[in-house]
Amino acid sequence: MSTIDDVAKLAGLSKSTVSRVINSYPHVSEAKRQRVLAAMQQLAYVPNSAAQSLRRQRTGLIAVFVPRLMNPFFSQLLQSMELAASERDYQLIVCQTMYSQEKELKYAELLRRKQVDGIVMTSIQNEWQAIAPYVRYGPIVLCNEFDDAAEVPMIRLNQEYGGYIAGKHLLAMGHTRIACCSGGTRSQVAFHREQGLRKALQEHSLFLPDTYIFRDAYSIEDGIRVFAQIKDMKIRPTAVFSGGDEVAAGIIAGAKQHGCRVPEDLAVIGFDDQKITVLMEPNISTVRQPIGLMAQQTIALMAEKIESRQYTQREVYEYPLELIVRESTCVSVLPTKEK
Amino acid sequence: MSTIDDVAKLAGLSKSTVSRVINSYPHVSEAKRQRVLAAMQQLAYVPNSAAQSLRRQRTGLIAVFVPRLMNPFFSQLLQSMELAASERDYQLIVCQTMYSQEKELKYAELLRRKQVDGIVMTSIQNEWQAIAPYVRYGPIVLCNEFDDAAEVPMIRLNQEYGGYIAGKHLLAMGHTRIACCSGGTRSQVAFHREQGLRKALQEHSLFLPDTYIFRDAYSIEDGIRVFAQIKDMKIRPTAVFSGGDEVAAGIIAGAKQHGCRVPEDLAVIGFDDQKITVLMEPNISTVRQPIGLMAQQTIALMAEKIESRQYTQREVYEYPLELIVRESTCVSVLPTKEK
DNA sequence: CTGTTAGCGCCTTCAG
DNA sequence: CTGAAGGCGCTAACAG
Repeated sequence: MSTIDDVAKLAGLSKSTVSRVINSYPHVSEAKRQRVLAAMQQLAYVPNSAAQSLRRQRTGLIAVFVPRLMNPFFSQLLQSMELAASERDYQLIVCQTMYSQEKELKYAELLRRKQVDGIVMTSIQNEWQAIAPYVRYGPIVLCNEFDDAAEVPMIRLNQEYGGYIAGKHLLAMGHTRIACCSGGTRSQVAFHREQGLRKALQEHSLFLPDTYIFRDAYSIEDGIRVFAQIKDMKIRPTAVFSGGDEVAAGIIAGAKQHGCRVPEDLAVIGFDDQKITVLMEPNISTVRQPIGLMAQQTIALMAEKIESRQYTQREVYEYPLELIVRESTCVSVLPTKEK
Repeated sequence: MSTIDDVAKLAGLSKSTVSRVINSYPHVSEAKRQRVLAAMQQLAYVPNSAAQSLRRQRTGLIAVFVPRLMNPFFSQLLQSMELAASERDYQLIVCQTMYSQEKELKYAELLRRKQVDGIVMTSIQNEWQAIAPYVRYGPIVLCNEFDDAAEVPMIRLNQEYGGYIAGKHLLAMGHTRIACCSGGTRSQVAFHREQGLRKALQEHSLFLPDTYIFRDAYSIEDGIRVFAQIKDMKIRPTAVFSGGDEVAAGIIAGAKQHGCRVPEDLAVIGFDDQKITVLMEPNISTVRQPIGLMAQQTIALMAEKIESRQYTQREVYEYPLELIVRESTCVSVLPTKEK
């Protein structure tokens, strides 16, 4: 492995000049620039990145926290972030918290050790109080998940509005017994969606009974489990709002297995507008999130924070949400409702 | 940010002793060890990782090349690798090649710059000849994709066998006109699967006509496109072997849109055993790959190669593949076949 | 425009 | 068992 010294020696110049060429500084005579370039070429030289990191006090790495990649929402988010990061010559380190507080804190150490220049959190497992101390070591940008106590920049969606339009849609379809099913209990995203749904219900003088609330639902399997619970209820809901298309798909799969028709016997609406929504029978109504846009903005914002070194201020950027109506909520004749 | 010097000063000891404590060397008296530990605690000291990397000549980072994350096969592979890496205190850098040769080569530079200790390639875009020069800079381990010219360790599956058992199954169901649909043309994985299918056909004195071969099929949309092409054929195949469940799902979705029944009019078999196989109607028959196992072994192998510094030898590890028969290929009565 | 010098923070011989 | 010293490879003042 050749070093900057080898290049300098071969070119008959000093390290500084070579360094200036590497970093394309202005004041280098064209002749010497060429000599350096030739030497670099000849030695197949590339700067050692650990040395650069140590010297510059920045690594060009960003850690991205996700709960787990198999959730398509997060893999899509990460895919888009990686694309945006790659354009700016940042590399992304994947950190799966697996919904664990310990793992999240362990990964947060990356920032303290200066292994990464910043952290993007797409989900939050700990109380903000536990995360807050890390902001002094570098920028933390929130994307998707958020926290009222967080004094950091965040990119988010109006989840309450999302829950609200989904709820209004179900109500417009004539439903009065609507269930709600969401991810983690600590998640503000889930909480706000639920609030939105409640608000919609309230406008119709309805409410969300505790028995109609299902938590910790993330996957297809969870959806199947949720349906099994619904099935056994004396008074079943006629519609379910689910905080994820996978869960919605699971509910539908469960329903079909038990001869329960969707949407006639049970309407289901998801969230995210994943591919699966149009493959299922019936197609799944959902709320579309601008994932690519959020991801791009997050990386742009992070790059700016890293470069400006100003990042301890709360800034909120919001993007629009869109209701997508498909078959899983649309039936002309609603099932008879016995009280 | 406190440094090792600050700790040494506060503890009234030398940097070397502190360093020995950090790296848990044996010969340090318990008393001094405690003093160092106390000082570290008090200063909330953590070693700077850039400095460690520069000194130790290793970063604890592994780059993982995938084509794109939205393909669930690769996000699942990455999820499992991240879990395995995290156990060993390695971090993973995501590198999406987006099927581009240029991006792949650009990411390969990470190894030359010593930004990562090794590279795991789950897909290969360039000729091996273009990748080979990089092995002198650090270990490259192949996982899933492979190349006959590659003198490196690799974890792979017997893709030919996979194509073979899928083909045999379709033949056993009475099909004689079988189409094949796969990803990239440079992919050995795709090539071997096709060979396996051809071998199965040959055993029945059948063959695979060029018109029944569809390349560059990766996604649901590609599957829909493939069906559109099949639909317009004078002599349609009665079965399709697809090198991915997403593509299979797309074919089925396309078929259903056009009133073509699966499996009666067209049998479809996928590959991977993704979640989607059991959500579709009909359920999709497929070939299951031991993704988690492959991922774990890959990281274990990579860690070993990094630590032993021996990695320029060809080693092949193979894992078993399993046929999963579901509804998309099973019908008692096959459609009448007109010649 | 170019070279000299001094570290970035850590690990690791080498003496003691 | 402990400390001193050198250097990993690079950048950034500071002179000239």
